[in-house]
Amino acid sequence: MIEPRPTIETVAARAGVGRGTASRVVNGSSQVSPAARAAVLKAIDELGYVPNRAARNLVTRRTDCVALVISEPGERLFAEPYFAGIVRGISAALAETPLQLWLSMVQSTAERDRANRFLTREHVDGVMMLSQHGDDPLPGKVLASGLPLVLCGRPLAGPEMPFVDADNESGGRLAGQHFLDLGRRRIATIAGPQDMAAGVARLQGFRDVVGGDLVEYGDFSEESGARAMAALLEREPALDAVFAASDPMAFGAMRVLKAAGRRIPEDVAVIGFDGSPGGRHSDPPLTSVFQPAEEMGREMTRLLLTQLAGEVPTETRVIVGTRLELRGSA
Amino acid sequence: MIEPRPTIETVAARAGVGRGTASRVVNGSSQVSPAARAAVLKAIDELGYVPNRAARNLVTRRTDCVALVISEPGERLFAEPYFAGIVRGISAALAETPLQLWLSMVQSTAERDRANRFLTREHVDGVMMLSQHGDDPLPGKVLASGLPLVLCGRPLAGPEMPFVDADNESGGRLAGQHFLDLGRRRIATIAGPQDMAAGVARLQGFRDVVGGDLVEYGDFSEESGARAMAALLEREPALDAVFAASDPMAFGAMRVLKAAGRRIPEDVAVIGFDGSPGGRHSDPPLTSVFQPAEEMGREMTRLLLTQLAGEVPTETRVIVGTRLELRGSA
DNA sequence: CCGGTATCTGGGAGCGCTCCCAAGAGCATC
DNA sequence: GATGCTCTTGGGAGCGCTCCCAGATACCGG
Repeated sequence: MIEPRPTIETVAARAGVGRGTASRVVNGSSQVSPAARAAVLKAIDELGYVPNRAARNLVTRRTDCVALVISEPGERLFAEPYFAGIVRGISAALAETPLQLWLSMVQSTAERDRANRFLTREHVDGVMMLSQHGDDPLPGKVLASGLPLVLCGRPLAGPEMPFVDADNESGGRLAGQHFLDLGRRRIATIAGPQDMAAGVARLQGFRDVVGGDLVEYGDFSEESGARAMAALLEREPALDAVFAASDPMAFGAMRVLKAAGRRIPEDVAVIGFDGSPGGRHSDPPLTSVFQPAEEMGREMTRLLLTQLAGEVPTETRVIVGTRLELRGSA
Repeated sequence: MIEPRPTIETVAARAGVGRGTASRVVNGSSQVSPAARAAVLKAIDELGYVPNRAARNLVTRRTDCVALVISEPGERLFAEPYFAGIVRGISAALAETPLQLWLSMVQSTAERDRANRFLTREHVDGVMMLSQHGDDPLPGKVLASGLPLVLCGRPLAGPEMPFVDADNESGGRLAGQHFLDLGRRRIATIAGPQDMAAGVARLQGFRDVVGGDLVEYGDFSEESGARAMAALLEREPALDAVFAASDPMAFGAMRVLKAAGRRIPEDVAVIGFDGSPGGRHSDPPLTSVFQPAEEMGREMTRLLLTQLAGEVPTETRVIVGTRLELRGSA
């Protein structure tokens, strides 16, 4: 512990070979005789040698680090299990590589500054980004710097960039179809913000099936869901189903519906979007369109790894399926 | 972008000073004349110079990285907003430092191997660890390696290590006292696992106030809460209050109570522990002991930074307060 | 036995930085 | 004007590694 860590030179000396040969063994080159390889491996083991990352990075000009940037002000996104799933997927996928995951939350201005400064080749080999807002300048900057980038969530506008997204449109269709199957007739929706691709696509899919114009807009938050629900009830007191483009909005809507004396699902069926575990304990349990966050994390990693391997990316977008998680509210 | 990044030598040349002086300016040494400093800063700005991290780390023998290790199998811990809050707190606190946050989830064996290999001075300057189980070998290993370490959650046994924890005992007391204030008489508790400090302390505090032996044990999961509740009802059908040592256990308990025809809170008052947002939408909304996760994250960071600064840690434990979040279930 | 080829090896060079030493410059003092 | 400070400066050394080249060795066929 106090004595200095062994260097590759120490290893080479102990194995009775040159520095070059030792390095070759460490890096798995095939140009080494079996005898030399065995000697070096033995020395490595005896000395507990671990390559110095800084020295290696200095010469290879790689960092073996990828960044996961959560560019979302406020606590909304991060608190959701959806996010946790993504991180879990990424972490699992990276476990098989030498890459480390550098986590950067960008909420305050200080953090934004930092991210701007650190998202360079000096610091990371690639970037994965959770940024739902179309006007976020960060993805564009990273792309312009030539750093490999994968987004979570389809960017609404701007230049083409690789992304992984849930099939929001078909998720919306699932919700709509379920209401129709249930025989509901006056079907409303609380759409997400239309400056986010997820908001647009969920509404689009839903309307493909249901049609109609009983739509109010929220910002994915519970409060906005409550407001939208109140407005919808005012417009159409006889509505018998409502699809909210996020679970929190669905919770807000249920609160308002119950306050207005509606029974769920008897009077009004409710479907949310996310499939969050919290929905299992709501009153009633919330039926919701589930998006496979963990799979999305894995796919993001896969896409990034392809780019890092320098392969021409044949695949720049991955859409993962959604499914309806039936609980009690619809 | 194609042209090579400027080095400190480029900067020095452009500023008309020596490499040493340029380095001194970059590192904020005071031993530089105002004229030289200005020239160097100008050159840095014009060239867009960013110090090469690997080269710097190589010579300073620091990495400017700290690890956050989530050593918890399964998805339980990570999915909770409690965790999200901790990460947010850490991230915010680190934003003011040059340190980067390396996130490591240790769930699978592969990930455990990796963590074992990477949690060394070669890779990180310090480690923060979320590991609730007393028998986890990882904290001990890190401590033994001499790497600065801060735990989240008091370690149950083993050598002394710095930690930040919620005041679980007083949280338990808060719950107990609230039941007494409510005039409840037959008060039960679903305690957490007694091989975790949090489980022990929450029970301890609760019993300090309430006494009695109407106790069943769970593992913090919903399913275990349901089982424990069923057992409690069998032992004491007339119970009128129950404190669960985690929100998921409280959810499980409420499910069983409702199935048994008890009204909450009229017949049986329920209090959970965590103050998770999901509790706002349960039926009824769950009264719960809230622990300030974000503050805990900040405190962990602060403790680690003191150690990194090489100061003798006058403070090796921080206990943050809890409070009762009154919703509808008690 | 020789030239040619393939395989393996050692070690110099150099990545970009900080540390540190010695030297120069500037100034006050005697 | 010499002496002794302090403040500032340039650049050599070296961190531990990989890359690469030139040399050594082994092996082949003619």
